[in-house]
Amino acid sequence: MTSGRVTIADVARRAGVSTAAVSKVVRGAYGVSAEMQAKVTQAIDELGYRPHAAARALRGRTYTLGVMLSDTRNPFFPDIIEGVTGRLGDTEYQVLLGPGGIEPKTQARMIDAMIDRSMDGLILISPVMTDAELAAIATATPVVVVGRHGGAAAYDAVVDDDVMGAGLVVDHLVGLGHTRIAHITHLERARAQGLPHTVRAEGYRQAMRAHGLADDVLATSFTEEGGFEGARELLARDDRPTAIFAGADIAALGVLRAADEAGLSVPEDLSVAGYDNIGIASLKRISLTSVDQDGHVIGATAARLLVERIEERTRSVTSSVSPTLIVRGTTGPPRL
Amino acid sequence: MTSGRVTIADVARRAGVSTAAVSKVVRGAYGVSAEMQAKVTQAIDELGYRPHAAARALRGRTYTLGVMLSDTRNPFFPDIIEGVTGRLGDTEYQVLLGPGGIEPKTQARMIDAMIDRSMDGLILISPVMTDAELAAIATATPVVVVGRHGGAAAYDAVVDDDVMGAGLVVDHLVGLGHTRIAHITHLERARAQGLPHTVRAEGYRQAMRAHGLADDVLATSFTEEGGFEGARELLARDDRPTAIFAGADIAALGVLRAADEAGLSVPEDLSVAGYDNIGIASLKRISLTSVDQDGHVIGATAARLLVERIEERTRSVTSSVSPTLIVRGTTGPPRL
DNA sequence: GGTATTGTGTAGAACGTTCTCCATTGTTAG
DNA sequence: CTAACAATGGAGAACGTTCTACACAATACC
Repeated sequence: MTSGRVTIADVARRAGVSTAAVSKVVRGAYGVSAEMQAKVTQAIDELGYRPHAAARALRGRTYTLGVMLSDTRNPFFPDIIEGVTGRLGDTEYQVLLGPGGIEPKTQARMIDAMIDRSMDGLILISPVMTDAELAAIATATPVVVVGRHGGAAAYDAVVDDDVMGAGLVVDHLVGLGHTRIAHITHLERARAQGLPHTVRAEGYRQAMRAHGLADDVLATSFTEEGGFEGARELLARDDRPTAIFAGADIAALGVLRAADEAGLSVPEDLSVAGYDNIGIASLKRISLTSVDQDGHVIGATAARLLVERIEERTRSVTSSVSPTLIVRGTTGPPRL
Repeated sequence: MTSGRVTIADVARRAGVSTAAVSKVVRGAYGVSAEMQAKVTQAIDELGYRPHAAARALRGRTYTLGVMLSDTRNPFFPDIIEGVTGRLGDTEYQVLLGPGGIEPKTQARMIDAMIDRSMDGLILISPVMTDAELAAIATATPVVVVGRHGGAAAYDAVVDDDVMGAGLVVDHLVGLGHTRIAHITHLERARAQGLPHTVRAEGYRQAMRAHGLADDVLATSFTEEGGFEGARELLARDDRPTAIFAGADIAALGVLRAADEAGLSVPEDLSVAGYDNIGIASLKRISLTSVDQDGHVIGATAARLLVERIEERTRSVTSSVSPTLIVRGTTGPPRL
């Protein structure tokens, strides 16, 4: 019950001091003697006092950071969360997640809700909205955006270096002797730019060019079905590719199914690589070569930037996290 | 900026009424004329007023519900969230998720944090703590517990009927002609009881007994490796089972790998079934027969119970959600 | 025509903090 | 010895709501 809650006044009474003094001790503010510190701390422990966040919010901080999730099914979202909470574990901050859904409207509603609850700062994961809207939010509260390339005027950003990730895959495949390497990407109906799949496709093109090879991009969708359809089309060609690089693991799984059905053995007849290194990629039965984003580092970095910005920093920062290639059983030299 | 925030006083000034009147309109309280309603609503729209949740919290509701997640990697947790938010989509309530981690200590800290932020009610997903602790929390704030069988004195509960789910699998396998059906469960070092895997194992035993068959339970762990090891042991026996029912899909994937390595074809030589119906179970390349919990319904039910309890109800309710069997390619008649 | 009753609006005290002064010490400098 | 100053503690006004109590008017009842 709220009525039974221990308040700062209870502590003050117990310790025989003013509420202002207790507040100072709680906040670690300047102007507290060692004796006062001891008295108050003891009273707090005895009563089991915990500051009431809502009351705090009316004047100062809430020590609450919000993470807006665009898609709870995103396979590496748990890693990001772990990175964030891990980084914040020994601080006073608490993390709350807001399921924003995939629609711009619901995401905006969630962000408003978080601001209304006076969170001290926001981490937005792959938010779908215009840069202008983002900037407007960022002027109202400290913001770190994760997973959007490009414009970071009023806010900080953490991105995976998708160009590099795509390059790692191409380099790996070329190193194995492949020359006909196709890429399956996601078809987006306009809207936001700087989205990961676009950047991955661009990275793929750049890397192919660097090796003097012709690129071959097919846009379907980042679903198992999308990977399947894309692969079926690619494998039906006369000079079918010897390797397919899917821009997402889930699509790569579809590619594997298409290979199965076409009677092609992996990796002898066809090498397959994905992106994201989702959990099941490591299952021995799948063993998919993939690019790992290290959500841990991404989350931890986002948390660090946000706290920095809340507490001091004013100019904005963009941090790029380098992915790593995890080579597994689905890639190998092409059969000659 | 907080300083730039539109407050109830701004609205009152604009509409030429008192703040109390505006408050009534906002809350939809009794005692407001149509004219007042219109004036205030217009002022709210013009100014873009949104109530400040923290200020509200000091007196009344925050219209915030907290969902404590024990494990963000839990495969059907996104479904539960969707169920919860879907149910609450057209109400005033907002849902925030609290990553509690798997340790009792971190979970307790998260729950405290949610209470400190004066959430109106809490949904706890598979909380790891004693019934006494749970009861203590439930007296402080309305609580709905998801995924724990048994004791529901001070709080409401939503559970999957795991006994029924296990029965569905056994019935299905027996119907196909299997008689030697083994079950792989999770080995827990004491602690909480009424956990899903225990109940599933019990449901399996009951069902086998009902069919007059001997049960055969092996406890490893609910991991890919656990499923693999368990299956290897089971398949090495003289009278090896013709079907293995793993208590979780992730373990079933390990069983499939063991079958591969033993050169057994599925389902001809070995039928495999899992539980949870995780996303990849439906991939054609896996096509795992599994029990689906319908996280949607579980989440929606939890949300409904919580709101009911916040707004009126006092006696506690336990709701059991019936699972369904999804038959796919990994189960079939045993080879004679 | 007086008394209930109902409907509508407002005043103002909470709610639990933070934080800006201000008061009181004790210490140091001259 | 006094003025200046640092260190410490406290008073009390915010912060933006809700909600109880009350005022007033209009209507209904006898």
